[in-house]
Amino acid sequence: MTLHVYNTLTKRLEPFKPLDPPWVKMYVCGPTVYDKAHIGHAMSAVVFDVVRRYLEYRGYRVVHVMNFTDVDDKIIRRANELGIPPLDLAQRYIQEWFEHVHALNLLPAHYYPRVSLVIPQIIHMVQVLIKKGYAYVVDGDVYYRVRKFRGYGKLSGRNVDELRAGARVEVDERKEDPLDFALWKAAKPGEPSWESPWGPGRPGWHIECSAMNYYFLGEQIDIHGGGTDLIFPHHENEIAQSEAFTGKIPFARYWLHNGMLQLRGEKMSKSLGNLVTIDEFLQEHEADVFRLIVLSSHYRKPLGYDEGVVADAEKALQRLRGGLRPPMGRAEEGDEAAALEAQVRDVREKFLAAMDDDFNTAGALGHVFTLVRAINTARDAGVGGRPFAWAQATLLELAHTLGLELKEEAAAADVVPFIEHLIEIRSELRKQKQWALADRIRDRLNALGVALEDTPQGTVWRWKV
RNA sequence: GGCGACGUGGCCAAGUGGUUAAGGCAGGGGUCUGCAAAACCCCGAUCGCCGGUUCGAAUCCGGCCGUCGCCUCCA
Repeated sequence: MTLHVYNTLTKRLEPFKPLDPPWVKMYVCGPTVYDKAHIGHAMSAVVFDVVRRYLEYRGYRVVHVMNFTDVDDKIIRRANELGIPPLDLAQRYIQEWFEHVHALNLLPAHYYPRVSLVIPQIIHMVQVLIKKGYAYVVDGDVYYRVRKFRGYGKLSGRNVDELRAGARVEVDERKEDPLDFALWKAAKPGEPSWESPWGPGRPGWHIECSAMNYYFLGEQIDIHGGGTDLIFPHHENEIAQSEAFTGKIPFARYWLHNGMLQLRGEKMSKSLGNLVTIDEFLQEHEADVFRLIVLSSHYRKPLGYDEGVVADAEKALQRLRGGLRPPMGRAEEGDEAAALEAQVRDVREKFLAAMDDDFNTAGALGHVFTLVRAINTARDAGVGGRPFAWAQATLLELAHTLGLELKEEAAAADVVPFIEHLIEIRSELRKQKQWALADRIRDRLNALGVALEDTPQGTVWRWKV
């Protein structure tokens, strides 16, 4: 079985063959850092984190680059409102992003380029594009000559004539063609700017990704990722720039796009004002809960978000963790142990098949739950020892491949002795069959968020979600 | 208006030509338990609608209805 991925460029499932195995060059579009990141950004980050984890699990060595757009209209506007330098504002949110990387258990990218730090490379790329006839200068602006690039529209499935007909953008008369887009914008008063051969100015939005790709990963890359909302025009323009610049086709072999996170049936976005920030989510829930939400549907489909899916994920997480509870017996042989081992093998095989099929995490997760049930059944049957440990190790291994930690929330250490003391007293009461009192302690603790369970091995407790 | 995606049990969600349509959540009934909890077992869908292709379709084709995305900054 080989890994197949859906390629937006060809609109089909293709066997995954990197240019230079085992290396995989992966570039993922990161956020424009002008405000707090929301869970839509987090979804994209988690999706490509899982892609990376699975590739690495399959033996590939991934070089992972994610950019920060720190020079942009919205950043400048926001910074002016706040009366601080634009790059300071950007830096604040970049810092927050790194905190999110940690909190969401994302594998850090190997490089985090930002526009403001690759200006010379961008200028060089624009110069080459001008020299090759793919760009032209107008009053200190530089535009990309879209019609010059054969194949424009191949990613988004549009053709230049349709685009022109549907163009609703205000036409800038200075451009040769309404479709042409800015590679370099002449400085306006009050804006950050850099010196260039065309006068002071700043880069257009699309050129940064082409430049970063080229300077950090080379002429061609294996995987380019981002949200579906970036397909047009951003990624289309990126292809035009990079392929015109290097002359190498294709710029990216596999284009992967994640669907949009939706709140109340609409895309979560700043402009619609229907967003939940990553901080807000993490204040209420664990990172695994969010990841479970993302994993539970296919990454290319829109992901509906509401209190219901969050509550489901909370419970589902508890179930997964339940599979990690210790064995009650120690039988290593017999039908039950053999059945468990067979299940482990079966689940692993199906898990891989699902993930190999364009990262079908929802299907893969279903198999993980099947493993959980197999483990629970075996535990009830008294299986322990090596077969049981192996099953649980497999459960953790597969969960970790998806980026799920499955760690129990650490209890505040200072309350533990009190809880354990109460449990001791209650156990004494139970021995004396003082049920009413014993139940009162249990109910009281339950109300405080501590769940008690009486097992043959004694009473165990855990925090309720 | 153009391009594209999706519509599976109460909710979420896999499955894209052929065994009994995964799995999670919720619900009902059991086992276990002093009672619970957890766990385990059992119960529930013919796959938006209509038509077509086929020995056979949720799965392919066409039409319709509905939802969403892109076409403008956006993960």
